[in-house]
Amino acid sequence: MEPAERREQILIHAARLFAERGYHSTSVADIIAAAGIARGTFYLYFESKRAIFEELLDRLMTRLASCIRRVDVSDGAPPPGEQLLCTMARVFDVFAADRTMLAILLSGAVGLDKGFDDKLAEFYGRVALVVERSLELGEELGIVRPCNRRVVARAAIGALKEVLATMLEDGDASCAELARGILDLFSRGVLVEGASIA
Amino acid sequence: MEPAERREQILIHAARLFAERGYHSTSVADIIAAAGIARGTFYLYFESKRAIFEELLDRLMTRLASCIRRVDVSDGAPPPGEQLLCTMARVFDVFAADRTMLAILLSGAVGLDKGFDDKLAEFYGRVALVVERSLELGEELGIVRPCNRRVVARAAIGALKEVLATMLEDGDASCAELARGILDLFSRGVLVEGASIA
Amino acid sequence: MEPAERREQILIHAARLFAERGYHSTSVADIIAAAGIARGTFYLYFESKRAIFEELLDRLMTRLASCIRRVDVSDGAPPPGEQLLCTMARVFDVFAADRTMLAILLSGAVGLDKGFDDKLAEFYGRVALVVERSLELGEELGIVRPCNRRVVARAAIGALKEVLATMLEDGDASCAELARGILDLFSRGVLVEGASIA
Amino acid sequence: MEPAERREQILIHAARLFAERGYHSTSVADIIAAAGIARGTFYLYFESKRAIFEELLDRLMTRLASCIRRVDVSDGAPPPGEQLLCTMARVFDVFAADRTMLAILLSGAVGLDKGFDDKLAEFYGRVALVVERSLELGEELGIVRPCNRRVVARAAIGALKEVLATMLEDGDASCAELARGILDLFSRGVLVEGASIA
DNA sequence: AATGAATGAGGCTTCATTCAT
DNA sequence: AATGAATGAAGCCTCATTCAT
Repeated sequence: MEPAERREQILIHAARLFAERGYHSTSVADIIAAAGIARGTFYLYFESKRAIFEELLDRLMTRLASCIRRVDVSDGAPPPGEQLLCTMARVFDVFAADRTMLAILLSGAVGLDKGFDDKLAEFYGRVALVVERSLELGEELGIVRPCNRRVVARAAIGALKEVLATMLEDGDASCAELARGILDLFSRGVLVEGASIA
Repeated sequence: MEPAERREQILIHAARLFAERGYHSTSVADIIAAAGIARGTFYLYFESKRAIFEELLDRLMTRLASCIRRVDVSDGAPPPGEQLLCTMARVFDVFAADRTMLAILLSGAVGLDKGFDDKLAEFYGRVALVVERSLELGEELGIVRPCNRRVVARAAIGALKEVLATMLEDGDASCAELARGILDLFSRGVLVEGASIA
Repeated sequence: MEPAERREQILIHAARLFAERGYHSTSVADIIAAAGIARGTFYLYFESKRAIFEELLDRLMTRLASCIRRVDVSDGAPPPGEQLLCTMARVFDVFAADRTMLAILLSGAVGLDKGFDDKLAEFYGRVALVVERSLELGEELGIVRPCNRRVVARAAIGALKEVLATMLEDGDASCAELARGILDLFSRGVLVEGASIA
Repeated sequence: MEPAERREQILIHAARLFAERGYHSTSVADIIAAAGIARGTFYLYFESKRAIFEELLDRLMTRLASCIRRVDVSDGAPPPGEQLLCTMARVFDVFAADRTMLAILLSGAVGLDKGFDDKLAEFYGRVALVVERSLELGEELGIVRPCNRRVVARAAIGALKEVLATMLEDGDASCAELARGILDLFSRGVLVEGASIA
């Protein structure tokens, strides 16, 4: 088998196992058994168990990062809502295409190492900045009302993560539906216009 | 030292370590070193490393559960928004009082065991149901507009978790401020009245 | 409770536990739980777990030793067969009265320690000598035919031990019956008079 | 080193240690030190300390079982006494060839576990049945006189065990001599023909 | 490129014994 | 005479990693 191919094959099996059982409950023995290779072979392709996990995480973050773009408000661009829906759809698709990764990103990494957690934190931090910047833009354009942008950005990320983690499993809601629900929630809130709860 | 006192002392040190390093990276050796007790003493008070973690988790979930109440809409009750703010304040206080727990609940348990994950999932499921029921009530009262309540409930939980996890650390935002920001977001959304992003 | 009484109480419970589970599977915790005393109290009465076992073994060996007598062939003494039956009956009674001990003597001690095994070996060695001497006597009197007395003595002890260990449990054979069976076997063998198997 | 060879090497060292010190007093550390291997290597070949003991026991029982055959009384078969001597010689040889095993089978297993004791009890039970059946056959042929066959079978096993355990060590008696002594004892008993001890 | 036997640090847990009260 | 909390040595087992073939 070609080296690159073999490498990929190991990655795939490892990803599945990490997602199913978590990082700590997946042993190198499990991975090589699943991949059908010898113990030593694993170390020909990856420096360590940690390294393979790290690579999986990097790939995932890269793919996700490429989904997320600041809203384009130049003339001729699609309406912002549509852009946001598209971004969310892309994110959802990344996970839907490979549920395996979902569990990893949402949970698996934590507690591994300060290094891992920092990496993840930094990633989410960058995403949060993009969101904040978009909100700021919206505000400048008079579309978004003044708000605690940092809170809103984090809330949005958290909402997305939780909905993904808990609802993607159940087949009873389509990705589009979920995306629209979240966007609607963040746009208008849940209150009837004019109503007050205070 | 009194047994109950000693037990508590061990719990406190274990909680701190679990929170700092995660479950897997904390060894019983670490715990007993921190608590200043002998190896055997630990097992006098807890059946296993897993058992002490389980107890910490149980305690936390119990405390949190006691914070969360469905909105009371009977006559004379405080306005719903205020009630929600109070609930959120209580939740924030639980974590603020003991940051240690935060990390555990938000992340640490994952990947330990199917049992643990299920327990946590069930807890969040129960919280989600309370939120959904409150939304339903609001809808009946004409305050809340129709929406996908399951999505909104999960989004709310996710938003809270993420904000807690990332922003409680920074001293630059008070609990009240964060709670108000989230409530506002979920009430009215971020759009200027009348604006549209579609 | 009187010290002597308490000591006895601990011994009884320990004996039962050792017999039921063996030496290694019986912990000091088990003994004190059964005896209803505190940990420290145990060590007021016995130096160690090993010491209590040793005492039980000593008692048993003493009791057994008192059962076994060389055959008396002086005038007016009961016939030798009757004496042997009586000896066996006494031995059986010791065990029947306290099955608890049976398991200990037949098996439990082994593997504890070189010291224990030696003690047991020496005990059986003394019993063997008594038997050998009795056979020698019988030979001198023209009752017993020449034979390898050492082998016969050991065989007799082994036969008794095995029959005790395996058949005393089953209620379907009385002690008297077992004793008679063994004595008959060792007296006449199993062959029909005049038959040959060579 | 070849896996099968290494496995055997570990087994040999373990057998020696178990025989010398008993199961409980032999630690995995002892075994690996004796075998000159690393801790992990042991577990590459055996699931647990218990498992290696179990295998040793199984092997021994299998070898012994293959020694023991019911007496063949068809025409042309060797005389029964000769067959019995052969069986005993085979049994003695198994132990003589590997004294190590003797201690294990005669004693070591006891108190390990209910499972072990049961296994051993069942093995001896099967042997007893073979002996009983042979006695029955002898009776039908008019060679063996009526007797309590169950007692005789157990007595025979016990006699053999004890003689093996205590006399094989001393070099002063050959296997053949011991076997002949026991067979003679069980055939004719110890009494002079016509004598009575009642 | 691949293998798989070997390694050994490190983890969890048990339990006989001691000692302050 | 009694208690029971505390101790810590010792045991079993796992598993990521290495290396000779």
